[in-house]
Amino acid sequence: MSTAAPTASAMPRRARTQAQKTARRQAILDVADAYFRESGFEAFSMAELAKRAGVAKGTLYLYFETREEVLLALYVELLDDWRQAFCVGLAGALDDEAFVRLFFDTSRADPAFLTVVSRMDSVIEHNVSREKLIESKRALAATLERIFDEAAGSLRLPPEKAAETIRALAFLVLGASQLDKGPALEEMNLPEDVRAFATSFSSESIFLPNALRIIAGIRSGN
Amino acid sequence: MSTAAPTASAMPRRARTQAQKTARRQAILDVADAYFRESGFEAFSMAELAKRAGVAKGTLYLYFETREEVLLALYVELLDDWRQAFCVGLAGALDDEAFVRLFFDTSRADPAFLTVVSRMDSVIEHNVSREKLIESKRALAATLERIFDEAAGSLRLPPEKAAETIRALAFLVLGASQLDKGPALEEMNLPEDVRAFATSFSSESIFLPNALRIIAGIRSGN
DNA sequence: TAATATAGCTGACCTTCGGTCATTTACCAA
DNA sequence: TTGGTAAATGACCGAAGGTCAGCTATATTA
Repeated sequence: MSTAAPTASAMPRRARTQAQKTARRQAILDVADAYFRESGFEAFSMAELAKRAGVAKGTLYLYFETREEVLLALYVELLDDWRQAFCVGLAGALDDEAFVRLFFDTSRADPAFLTVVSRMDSVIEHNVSREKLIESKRALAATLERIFDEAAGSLRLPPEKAAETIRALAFLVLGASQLDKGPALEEMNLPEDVRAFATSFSSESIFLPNALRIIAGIRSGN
Repeated sequence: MSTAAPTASAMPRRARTQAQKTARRQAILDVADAYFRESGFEAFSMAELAKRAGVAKGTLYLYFETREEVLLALYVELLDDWRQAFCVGLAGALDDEAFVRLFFDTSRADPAFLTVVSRMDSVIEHNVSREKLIESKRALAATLERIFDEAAGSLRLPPEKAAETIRALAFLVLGASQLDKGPALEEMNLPEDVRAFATSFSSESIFLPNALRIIAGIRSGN
């Protein structure tokens, strides 16, 4: 549908300066973001992305070495979006329960987020160059650092304890994204016993209490 | 290499009885297991599996509807292997720390285990029939039930508390399998800051203390 | 303004993948 | 010995990620 033309009419057909190249890469990434939300991970195809971005497939490969690199770049953006949403929610003092709830809800709010995060493993291990991997790791580390800071303030914990808390909650929420197939299985009309089994792994019923136990443990100095 | 012939010379070229079909399916699955450990998830190809199993590709599809179904079947087997190893380790009374350590070590002992589990999401959501999904879910539920029982005995917790504990540890260990890219990144010779970032998510340093915090919380009645 | 050089862009093409199905043939029963 | 049945086969298909020789938009120069 929308044939590019994001910012202004200032985009020439060929990106010759570094700034233009950066802008074009970002434009592709914006299209990729929207397309990903529609297609999901497995169905995300480079040919279709090219079509939607209004460029030839080969052009994509001038801006991204592989499909995985596109998804990795998407991941970096999504984590920063997560951070922003989380920090907004942190405004005002929260008790531990509200904190945990916010962490959970923020992760769930953007369906694309957990979809990408839960597949990082397959993405980064294969088919991303060392350089791009390092670059994205640094970006992720920086974003996390900001999250740690905000969390420390809200939780009134020393920085290292706050970082430990966030890392633990990240483990939990990722496990949740793997095992909790609730939403995806809803529509399959499963037998009662199978449904009960799936429900016993609903992330809400596991993430929240255990996240609280972890914070309690950290507060009490293990 | 080894061209089938698992049990005896009793395998005819065509599997006509139900027992023979089951045996052939299992033989393929055994080859798949070995091949998977060599190839990893992404590189696991049906054509290569057929070659190694000594059958035509079409034959695979008489025994498995899709590639994903093969991997799902593999998962069911791997979880039961995990259970066995875990239960062996549970012999004798363990304190909470040893229990957590055993859970962790057992998960790490078989590299194929976390590789498969951490991708179940992508596997089951797409491309497995409702029937096969139900079948495997039931098998997984049964295996987990046995794990719960054993854990309840070792932890001296009521069954429901033990189940809650295992589910929480499962979340943690899965999160770990996602975020802890330590081993995979070892060989990339990363810069120090990136390496430090990766190390901060090493599953050992996060899984163990937080698993203990969770158990402590459960013991104290939340 | 016209000619030239540079490099961004293109899409036909390659390989490989998961999956299908008309055909072949191993096996058993009559 | 001789069908009849169905397990096994592998050529084939569409779609995927990725490549690259050639095309052309643009900046530079005269």
